[in-house]
Amino acid sequence: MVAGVLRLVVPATRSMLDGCRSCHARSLSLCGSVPEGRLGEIADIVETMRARPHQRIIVEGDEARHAYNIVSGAAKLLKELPDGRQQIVGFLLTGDFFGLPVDGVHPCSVEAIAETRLCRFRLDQLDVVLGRISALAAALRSRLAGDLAAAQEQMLSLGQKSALERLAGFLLQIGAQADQLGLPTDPMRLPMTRADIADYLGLTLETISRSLGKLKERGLITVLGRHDIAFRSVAGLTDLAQGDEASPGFAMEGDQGCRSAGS
Amino acid sequence: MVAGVLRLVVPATRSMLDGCRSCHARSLSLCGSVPEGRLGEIADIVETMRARPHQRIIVEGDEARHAYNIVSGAAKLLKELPDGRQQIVGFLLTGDFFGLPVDGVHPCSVEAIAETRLCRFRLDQLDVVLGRISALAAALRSRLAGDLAAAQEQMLSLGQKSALERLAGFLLQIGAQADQLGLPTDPMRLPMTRADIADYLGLTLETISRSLGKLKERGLITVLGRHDIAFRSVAGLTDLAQGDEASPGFAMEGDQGCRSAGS
DNA sequence: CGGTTCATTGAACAGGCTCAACCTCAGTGG
DNA sequence: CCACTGAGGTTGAGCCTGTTCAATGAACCG
Repeated sequence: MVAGVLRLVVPATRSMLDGCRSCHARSLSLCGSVPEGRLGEIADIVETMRARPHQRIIVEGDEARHAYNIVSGAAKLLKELPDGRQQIVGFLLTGDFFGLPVDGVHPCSVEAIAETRLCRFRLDQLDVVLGRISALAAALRSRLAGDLAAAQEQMLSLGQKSALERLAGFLLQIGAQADQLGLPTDPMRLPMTRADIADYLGLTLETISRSLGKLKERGLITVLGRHDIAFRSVAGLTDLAQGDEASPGFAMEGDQGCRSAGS
Repeated sequence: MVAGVLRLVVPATRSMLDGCRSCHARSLSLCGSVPEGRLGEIADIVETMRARPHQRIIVEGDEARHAYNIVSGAAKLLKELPDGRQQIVGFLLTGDFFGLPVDGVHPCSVEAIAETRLCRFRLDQLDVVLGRISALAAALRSRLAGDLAAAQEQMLSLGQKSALERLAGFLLQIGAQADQLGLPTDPMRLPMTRADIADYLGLTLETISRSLGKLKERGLITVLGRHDIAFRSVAGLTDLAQGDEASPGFAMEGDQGCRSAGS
């Protein structure tokens, strides 16, 4: 389980930066916000690397030397308790940025859940670069604000919602991400296991399994395979996720349940 | 319950900026990180104002025009569900900054819980100022990273910890804040109600009350009054908060709670 | 004081957890 | 081609933590 040393591929090259620039995915990649003529200024603080599934890219509490941007693949952000309980605080996909330190230390661990390519930035010079390229600083700032808002949304789920509500919200969230990344959404793919979903939603994997069954019964989704799910009623899921349980009754025929479009 | 219009006091003045600078409290106030000679550059985007208890300073979903810094008082950050459930995602004290928009909109509401003085920044010019004063941008960045880490820590609590563990962690957190602000910590003051604590920890107020009783029984704290609590064993609380139930002192009794950890 | 808000305590209920058995499927090798 | 294997997933029964509902008590403010 302890991750080995990360496999470093190459120091910064022009093609690598291009690779980094190309991940415009969710909002925009950080490198993507650097003005054309100034890519040179960040070249010397960037490198690319790879991580295999289950490999730890960051260990909570370690002194922070790099921040990262995911070029392709997927990873999970997590925090652990000494007795083994763990909370996944976020899933990271193509284009996502992570690794900013707090008091010089990484506040949570990051573990790859698939073969992953990354772009990493030396932190000792990041502030200098950000001071020079204010567009990059602004992009990073708006990402941090977005991540914070996502974390707050997740707190609402964890603190107030039922298992079914949390799962419905989670599926919609994954669907929206897939959409933004241009991945298939008709049958969409969940790259993580039931246990990962459970650790993200603060539930057990048994509850995830049972809840997926309930969503299926209600006609809101179709479970195609372990990692493939299709939406049957996005409106129904949305209502459920927001607690508008109103009249979800397993949709008696005429009843469409989801009248109120919500807040 | 619906908040009235906020009472605006004065446009930016030199003394007000000084007031703002003086809140070095938690880490440092944002204005405090502006170099001496450049305060003038931010004067025209700053104003001070006040809010009364229960007054909404920000309503979730509203178009964002200002960000804020608390000069004195206290407020809560919260998110609501259409059926009335609410999650408090943070408490804001002297020196805290909030109100950065996500997609031009405020991602959560903010409500004063005491008489509060604020310093507010016009967002339409904030990016420009931040681009010019990189020290200010860096200070803001490190705050956002800190807030994000705090949110992740809270997710760990909400998703994995028991009521007692959450409450122990909460009390330590409040104690640490009081310490940083130079407020009394021997008997420390909780500015919020039981219901607020409950909404923050994802529990009910009855559970808070019962759990405080249990902490008292275990000899970890003393409850002096509604809003005043004294620590009797910080180490014991820390262990409890981290799930190191190990040697909680006497414990034995009927308490075996949840030994088995592993998922 | 009396009224209102906040807090404590009790009893019954329930959602999700625990423990355990069983199923499914992909990969492997005979 | 099929049996074996092991990780991941589903299903069931009983239990426990925290909720709900309700009554009582304590504090604050006119």
